[in-house]
Amino acid sequence: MSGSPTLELDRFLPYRLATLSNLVSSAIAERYSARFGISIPEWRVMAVLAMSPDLSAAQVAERTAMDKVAVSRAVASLLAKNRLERKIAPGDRRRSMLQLSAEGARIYGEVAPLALSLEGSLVNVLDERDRTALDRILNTLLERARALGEPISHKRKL
Amino acid sequence: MSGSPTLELDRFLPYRLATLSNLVSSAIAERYSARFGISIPEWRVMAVLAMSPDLSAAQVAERTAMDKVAVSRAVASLLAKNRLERKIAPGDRRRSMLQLSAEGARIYGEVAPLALSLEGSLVNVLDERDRTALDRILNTLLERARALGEPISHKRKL
DNA sequence: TTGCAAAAGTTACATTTGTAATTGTTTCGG
DNA sequence: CCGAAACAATTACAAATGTAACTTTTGCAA
Repeated sequence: MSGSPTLELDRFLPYRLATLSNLVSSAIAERYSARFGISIPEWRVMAVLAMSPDLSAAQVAERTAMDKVAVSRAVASLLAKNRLERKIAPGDRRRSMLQLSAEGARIYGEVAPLALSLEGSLVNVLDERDRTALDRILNTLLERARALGEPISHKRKL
Repeated sequence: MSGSPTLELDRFLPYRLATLSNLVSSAIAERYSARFGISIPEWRVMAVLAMSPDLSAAQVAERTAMDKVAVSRAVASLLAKNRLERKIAPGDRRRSMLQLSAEGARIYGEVAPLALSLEGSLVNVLDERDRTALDRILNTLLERARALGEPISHKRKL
């Protein structure tokens, strides 16, 4: 015993998080991406616009934690499929105002319950106490992780 | 109220997992990747070989949950940097036997504590009860997520 | 006013990553 | 034995992602 504490990949949090995240995202993607031709970035954009219409691309980026290029690409793709509508913001011709088109809203209405249901079938294996614990722990870790990312301050986001 | 339960991205588990995982991986990568020129796949390969020398590439893939191509690339890169040694397996000239070189072991010895320390500074914001809860919850979710990925059975891994 | 820096978005390029086809080797039924 | 099927690993190609440079528009100081 002793020496440097062994680094077993199976017990290494970053690795376990990455694995879990990949599995979950893949499981979802298999269901809605394949069926509706929606990528994850596209899905995120649709989700925020469903809740808050008339955001600009930059605002979407903020709320989805995506970077502006990813948003731009997702928006372009969604526009091409007529799932989004874009107006120029009154008073500022650089800024756009995005909202789901009728078709986009329809698809969102179909996919959202699916996504939520799959999430449900995941967390339902946890009892109530674990669910609330997980919720709290994730928030704590997210906050902490953001703090750890900053100190080097080499790539500021806002 | 009611209708379809709203899908707020901030409360959507897959999204939160992806965000957390990205933040954590980036924070680590900033430290060891930049400093030692190690990518995440390379790091995973080194980690398993440090614990279990003389694995084949396929075995490494199994234990890291990476696919064989990613392993192949990581191995090639590590070989080029003289951080790995490869022999052909006795009795089967297809299979390789991989182990860290002296240099590879040295680097691993330097990076592993760093990685563990950063992991520590993450989970240390949790109290003991939350830490054990998280551990248990992650195992449960990982198991469940694997089960959810399978049923469609379109891409078997073993 | 003009003229320069910052902001919103897009485009272009480089890297990474995933999927499919390929090469070499082994196994095994006939 | 010998050829088909299975396997380990790599190579080749395509799709996704990240970083940097660029365009247009705006705000504002001199």
